Amino acid sequence: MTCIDTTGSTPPEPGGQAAVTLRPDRVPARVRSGEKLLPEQARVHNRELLLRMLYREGPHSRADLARRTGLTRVSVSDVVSDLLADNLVIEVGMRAGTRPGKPAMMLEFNEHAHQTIALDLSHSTLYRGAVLDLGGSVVARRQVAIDGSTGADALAKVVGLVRALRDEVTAPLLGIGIGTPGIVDLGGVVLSAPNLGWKDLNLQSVLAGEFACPVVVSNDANATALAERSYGESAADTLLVRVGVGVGAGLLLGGTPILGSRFAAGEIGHVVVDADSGRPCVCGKAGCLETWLSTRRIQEDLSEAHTDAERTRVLAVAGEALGAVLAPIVAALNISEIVLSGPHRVLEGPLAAAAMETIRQRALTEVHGDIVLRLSELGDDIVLRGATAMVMSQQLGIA
Amino acid sequence: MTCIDTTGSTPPEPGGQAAVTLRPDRVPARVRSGEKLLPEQARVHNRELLLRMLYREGPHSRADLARRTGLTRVSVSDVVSDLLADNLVIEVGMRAGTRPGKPAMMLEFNEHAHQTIALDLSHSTLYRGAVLDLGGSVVARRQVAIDGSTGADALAKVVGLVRALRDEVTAPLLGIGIGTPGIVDLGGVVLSAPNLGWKDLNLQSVLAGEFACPVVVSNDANATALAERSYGESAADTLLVRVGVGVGAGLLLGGTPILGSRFAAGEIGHVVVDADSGRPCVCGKAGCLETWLSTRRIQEDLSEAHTDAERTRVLAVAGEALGAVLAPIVAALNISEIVLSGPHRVLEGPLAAAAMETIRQRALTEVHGDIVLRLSELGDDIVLRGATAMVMSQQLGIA
DNA sequence: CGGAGTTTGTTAGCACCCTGTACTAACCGG
DNA sequence: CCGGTTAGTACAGGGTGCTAACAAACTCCG
Repeated sequence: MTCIDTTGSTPPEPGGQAAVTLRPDRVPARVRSGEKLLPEQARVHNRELLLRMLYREGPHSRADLARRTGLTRVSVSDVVSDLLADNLVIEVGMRAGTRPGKPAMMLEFNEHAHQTIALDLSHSTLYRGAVLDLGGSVVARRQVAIDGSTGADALAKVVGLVRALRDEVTAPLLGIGIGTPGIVDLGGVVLSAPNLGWKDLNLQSVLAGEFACPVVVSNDANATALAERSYGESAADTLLVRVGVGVGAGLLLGGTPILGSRFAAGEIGHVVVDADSGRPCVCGKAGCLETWLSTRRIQEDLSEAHTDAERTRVLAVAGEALGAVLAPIVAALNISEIVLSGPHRVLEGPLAAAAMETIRQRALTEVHGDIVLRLSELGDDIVLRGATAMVMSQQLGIA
Repeated sequence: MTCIDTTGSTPPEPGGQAAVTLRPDRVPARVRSGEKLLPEQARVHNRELLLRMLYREGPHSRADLARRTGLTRVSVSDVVSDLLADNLVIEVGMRAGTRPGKPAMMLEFNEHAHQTIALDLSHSTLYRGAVLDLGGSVVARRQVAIDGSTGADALAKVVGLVRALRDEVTAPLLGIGIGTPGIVDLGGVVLSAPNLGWKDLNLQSVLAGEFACPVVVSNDANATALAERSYGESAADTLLVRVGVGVGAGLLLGGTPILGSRFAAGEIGHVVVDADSGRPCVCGKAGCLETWLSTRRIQEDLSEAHTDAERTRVLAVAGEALGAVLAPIVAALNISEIVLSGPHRVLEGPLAAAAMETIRQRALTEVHGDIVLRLSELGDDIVLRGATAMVMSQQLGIA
């Protein structure tokens, strides 16, 4: 296996079954305010612009790309020749149909030429992992039972899972992406993940050292939001709410994940909905959102309900709690789309309806425009696909 | 008077008392995702980077700038010579103190060489305007009574106010900035401003046509947030709440204003705090935040209170309402700083304390870190200074 | 007092990137 | 077969920042 590093910092190791490497003189940085910008980075930007266009909008010819971007055909040809050399793009034959002029050679994003290793650490009983191609299709799966392990044991299982997946990789590896519960900073340090028993663990550094690959670590809700954006139908301004062991949100504004000043953005599980509700929370407060909306509490509440009407009421109350927390957020950010991710059987129907209705009653005015609240359609692999999108975003500037 | 346009689109008119113009071959665009990036724009980026450093952090030598930015001294010298030619930067003598080596020539952002015209349309009885230099100091003031005018009349008064201020300009004019209540899109179109009787009014275009100057229009709360960032002590992630006729918020994430999918971000005045409170709102709902927190309602409530304890209670209840709305927002965005802008006598003390305490109880967890809630110290000119900051941000890439 | 060391800022030459112009290639239609 | 059209490719040129080298001006120390 050969690790691909577009940053040029990690020389690829020889001996893999797929020895193609990206050109090593790649500049890593996205354009960041507060840093100098060299013409060199303009090249990277334009390269990513073309690649993104091909990835998002399907095949284009060089001339199409030139027209869409405003770059000249000369420049586009030059950049495309790089992309072809890196095998990120392939020529897929002449444009169909008949027109005057020389027929155009169509270019397509090459989903299959590179792969990622993706991990989902957000489940309560097992760590899931997979090898995916750049189209988000799963090539191979592995998983490992958690069995109550935490801290160093949990880390060892994660490393083992990656090691097992590495043997399944059949194309140049673009990188390793991990979606984990907890607070993760920009450098891939897990500042706090109680479930896993991690605190200030530099997961990025550990795995990058172990596997000599680009590694991207992010919160599972943020990964999920990115997956919805890349593989779902999400708008650029989207709030994704993930219901599982706890409740977390991933926020995309203008297509960019919002992390917050202490990387704790989206941690809405312990926002108090009703302090007088008499619903104690593990955090010590009472009436937190999670006391209505974690899957465990919902199951408990449902098991105590005996009629359909009671069960519907349980779900509606949970939806109202969610809506009460989301309403101010939706108004403040003028969000246009909310996506719920979690067990469909619980979320769909009364819960989603009550949440939407509560938001409508408490937040919406004509100036905010319409809002869509829907359930994610991406299924169980959503975090894995989000982790792939994270790697693609960092390494290729797309997704 | 000569209008300065760094975009090069508006040729400066001759005959003013200050004929200095910026070089006309300036490229306007900030680096935008989705658009091509030319080396030319890299130059603009680096130019803005240096200017921002001088503006924000005071005098530096060319060598200082080179060290801080990572650019070479050669490149810095080249860019600085442009800035000197544009009179945006001045040499202010050798560095004080004695060190080995050739003494450094210190460079300073030239606050006085350009001016802006700023308007504040957020008051209920008059439109305020001023000429400010780039340091945010007021050079001249004008104001005009609204006298119930709306729609075209209001627009005529605004135009007249700018015209009067134009005669007070004593340095090259960088642009016109306007902070207005209502919903304003990125192109300076006032989509909706009920107080002013405006709907889909392209204020930017009207004024740009009338005065042949760069014009920037924004919501008053956003302008206020930008003023706090530029002239106050705000962190990069700040939520500013403006209490006046209504309640609005301006949100800065990473120093960038957040506008929302329909440009209605920050419109939190009509978020329902308690639908069962029996406090009807002009919007038709009941229990909106504004029913506790607009200055008029607070004054009414205070006038009905007869003891100090009752008055304190009125303010505390208003603060609790604000805290209840802000808590989910603070948690979701992991905001580190909240600034209140409005009448100090009302906001300080019990109201601010109750708001902070409510946020603490309802939202804060250890992962969110500390939060600061404070009152703005910028006084009545805050919107005017924010409008100046808007112009500087658009024209010079700073603030 | 003078030379070594240090820091600043500039000049000269070079590599990179995009552009404009001009060219070839390949198709359509009459 | 020839004009018109579109796609893609050379080639020179201007803008940008870099490296290397240098001049200027200061401190320190023998």
